[in-house]
Amino acid sequence: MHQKLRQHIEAIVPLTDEEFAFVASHFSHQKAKKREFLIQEGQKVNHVFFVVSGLLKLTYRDEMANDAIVSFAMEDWWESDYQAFYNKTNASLSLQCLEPTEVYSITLEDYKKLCAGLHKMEHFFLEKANRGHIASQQRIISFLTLSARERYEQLLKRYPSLLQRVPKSLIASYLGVSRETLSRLYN
Amino acid sequence: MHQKLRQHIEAIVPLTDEEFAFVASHFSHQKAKKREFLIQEGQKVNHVFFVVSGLLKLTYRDEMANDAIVSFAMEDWWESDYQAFYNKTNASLSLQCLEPTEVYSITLEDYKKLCAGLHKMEHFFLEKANRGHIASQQRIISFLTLSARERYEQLLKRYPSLLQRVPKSLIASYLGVSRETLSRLYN
DNA sequence: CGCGCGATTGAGTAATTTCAAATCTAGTGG
DNA sequence: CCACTAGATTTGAAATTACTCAATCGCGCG
Repeated sequence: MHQKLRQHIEAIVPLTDEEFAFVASHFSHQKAKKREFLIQEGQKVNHVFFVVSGLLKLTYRDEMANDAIVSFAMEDWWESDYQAFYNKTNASLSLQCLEPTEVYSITLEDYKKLCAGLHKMEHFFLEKANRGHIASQQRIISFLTLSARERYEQLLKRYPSLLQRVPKSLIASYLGVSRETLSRLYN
Repeated sequence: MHQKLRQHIEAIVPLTDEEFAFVASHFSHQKAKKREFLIQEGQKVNHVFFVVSGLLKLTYRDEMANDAIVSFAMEDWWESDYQAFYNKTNASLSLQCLEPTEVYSITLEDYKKLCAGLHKMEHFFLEKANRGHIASQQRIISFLTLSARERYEQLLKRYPSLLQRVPKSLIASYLGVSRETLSRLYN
């Protein structure tokens, strides 16, 4: 029961059975169909999600109604519109399933209770936040120093399975180029 | 003594005098001249820095020896090459003073001791890491959805003082365009 | 005054976008 | 099994945007 979640957490902070039971009691488990939204732009963001299996896209819709891919969330990733989640404001991002997806979710109140009741978990989330910050910074560096083609090759190397799993137009959006340009890159 | 640091921390977690004395005992205080490096690419990263006053640039040097501005660190900012800091690996980034700068610094060992000895501080750093992550994500979104000109205007609005304080070529680098292109934007 | 750095301008080149059309592919129903 | 359709991908061509390299400008400081 909850093996994936436990393994994932214990990769950073070891837990006793009782501690993990306490942790697990703060999460809900949920399955979502392809195309289903876990977060809708403009609505309240009640949860942070941990992806057990499947694939999500985190997107930002600009004035011209184009969806920019802020992030793909795959197995073992934590994702949300964190800004809206922590501040209890309306989402500026959307989180939607690209595949049938299984997640755990936690509310802000449970998140706070969990951290307060078990400091190890606060440490765990600190570690996750740091890694997320570092990853975002890497992505910024890729925009500053790499060509579209190089960013594409880097993405391929890092997540070879992505190409099989999502339409290329989404890859293009993630890389910050038009789908036509992406198509012309690998010639 | 240490007023800036204390106020900054207490904006998130209130502290007693004893608690703050404990916190302060883990930090060193340091002044650095313009052009001085706090982190050099290739070297070990021994500290995270809190900027009391002054201005730093965090840069990444690519194959063509261009320095890309990953971030400006101004008053009240925490900055480091976090990846290298946490993993005790060599820096891939440099952190250099653009102005005479006053900082507090903390080593990884003291950081761990501080968090272990005062959970409030772990909470504080979690909060900081989250905000950093969110800020980086916003910057990614600006690359995905805004033109160079729009990114420039957004930066101006957010940090009006920057233009006065740093050469425009650095602003260009931060925005991801050549200095010539930036120069042509405001015509 | 003149040096040096940063900023701007000009001209040619390269990369990317846009819009439109053509092609490919997977899934559906007959 | 085949035909058909919707969505995804590719291709073409013109227009835009950005880059590079070189030259010039502007200004503060010794």
